[in-house]
Amino acid sequence: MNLKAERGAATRDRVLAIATRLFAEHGYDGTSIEMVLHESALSRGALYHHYAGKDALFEAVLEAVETRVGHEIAEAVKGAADAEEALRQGARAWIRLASEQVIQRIVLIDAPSVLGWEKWREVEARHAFGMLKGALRATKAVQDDHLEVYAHMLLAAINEIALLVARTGKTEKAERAVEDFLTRLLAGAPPR
Amino acid sequence: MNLKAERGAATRDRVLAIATRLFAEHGYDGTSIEMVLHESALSRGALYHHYAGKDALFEAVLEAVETRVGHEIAEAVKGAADAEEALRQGARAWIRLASEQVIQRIVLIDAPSVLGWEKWREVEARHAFGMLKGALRATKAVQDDHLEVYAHMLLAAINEIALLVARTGKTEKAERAVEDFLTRLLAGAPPR
DNA sequence: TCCATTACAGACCGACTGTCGGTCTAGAAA
DNA sequence: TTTCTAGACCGACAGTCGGTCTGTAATGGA
Repeated sequence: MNLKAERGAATRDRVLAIATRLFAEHGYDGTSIEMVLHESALSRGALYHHYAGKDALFEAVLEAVETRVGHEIAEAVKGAADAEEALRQGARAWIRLASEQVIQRIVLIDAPSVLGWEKWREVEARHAFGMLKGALRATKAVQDDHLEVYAHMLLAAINEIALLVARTGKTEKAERAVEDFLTRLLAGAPPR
Repeated sequence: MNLKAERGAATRDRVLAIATRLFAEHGYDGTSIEMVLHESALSRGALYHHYAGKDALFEAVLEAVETRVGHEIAEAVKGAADAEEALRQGARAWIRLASEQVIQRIVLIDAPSVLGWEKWREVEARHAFGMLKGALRATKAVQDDHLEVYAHMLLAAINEIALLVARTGKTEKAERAVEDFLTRLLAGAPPR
C-alpha cells in the first residue's frame, strides 16, 4: 500500500497546485472544474474521487495557502526582541505577503463568500487570526475580555491595508500609517 | 410616454425588492435568476431588458442598500455635539444596522467577490467609506496623509465587528471594545 | 490465487445564465 | 383617424457547468 498511496497523494498535490493558480487568477466563480481537469489532464471521475466537490477543492487550496503563510510569518517574527516588536514585524510581513494575488483573491476576497463567514473564521482562527491573537495577548496592552474583539479588528484592518497596498502600490506610506495605528492602539487604555 | 415609463420603473423596483431579499437569504450564488423570475412573475426577456445580467442586478441591489444605509447613518449622527461624537455614534449605528442579514450578506460578504474589490471599493467610497473618511477628517486626530489609510483600517475593523456581533450576539461587549478602540486611536499621535 | 480497495475514466443529467427573434401596446407623427 | 416607432415583455433555445454513476485497471494484503 505504498505505490498506490503515493500516486494518489501526487495526484492530489498536482490538482491542488493547478487549482490554486486558477483560483488566484480567475477567482472561484471564474474557474471551472473543466479548466482544472484540462490542465491536470485528469478525468472528472478521478478529481471527484479525491475531492468531494468544487467547494472542498477550494477549501483544500485555502488551507494549503494559509499554512504556507503561517510558516512564513512565523519565520519573519523569529528574531523579535519583545511581544510588541513581534506584532509589528508580523503585521509588516503579512502586508508584504499579501501582495501575492494568490493570497488576496483566495484568502481575502473569495473565501468568505464561498465557505461562508463562519467557516472562514474557523479556518482563520487556526492560522493568521490565531497567531495575531497570541501576539496581541503577549503584549498585555489589551484587557483580556476585549482581546477577541481587538484581534478581529486588528486583523481586519491589516487585511484591508494588504488589499489597498496591492492596488495602489504605496507600500511605504501604508506601512507607516499601520505603524502609527499600532502605536496608538498599544499605548494602553487611557483613563475613562 | 408616461404610462410606459412608469410601468417600466415599477417593474424594475419590484424586481429589485425581490432580488434584494433573495440575495440576502441565499447569497449571490445560491440565488438563481429563475427564482427571481418566478417570484416576480416576469419573463426572462423582460428581466434581461431591464438589467444587463445577474451581476448588474446585484450591483443595482447593492447600490440601493448602500443608499438606504447612508441615510440611516446620517440620521443617527445628526445630533452629535462634535466630530468625535459623530464618529462614535456613526460607528455604533453602523454596527447595529449591520445586524440585518441584507447588509451582512450583500454588502460585506458577497460584494467584494462578485463585483471585484476595485468596484466594491468604488461603491463604498460613495457611501459608508466616504462618510467615515469625512468624519475622521473632521476630528483632526489623524494627519492628512494618513487619513485615507486610517479610514480604510477603521471601516474594515468596524465591518468585521458588525459581522462578529451578528454571529455571537454579544453586542454590548463588542461595542465597549470598539469604543475603547476608537478612544485609543483618537488619542492623537504619540511622540516617536 | 483471490479479492478488497483504490485510482481513474468518461458518458450522462439537471440546472443555470444569457441570447434572440418576435409580439404587443402606448402615444407621437402624419 | 391612421401610421409608425420605441420600449415592455415573452419564451424557446444554446451553451456551460457542477456533480453523479457505472465501469475498468491495477495494487497489495490475506
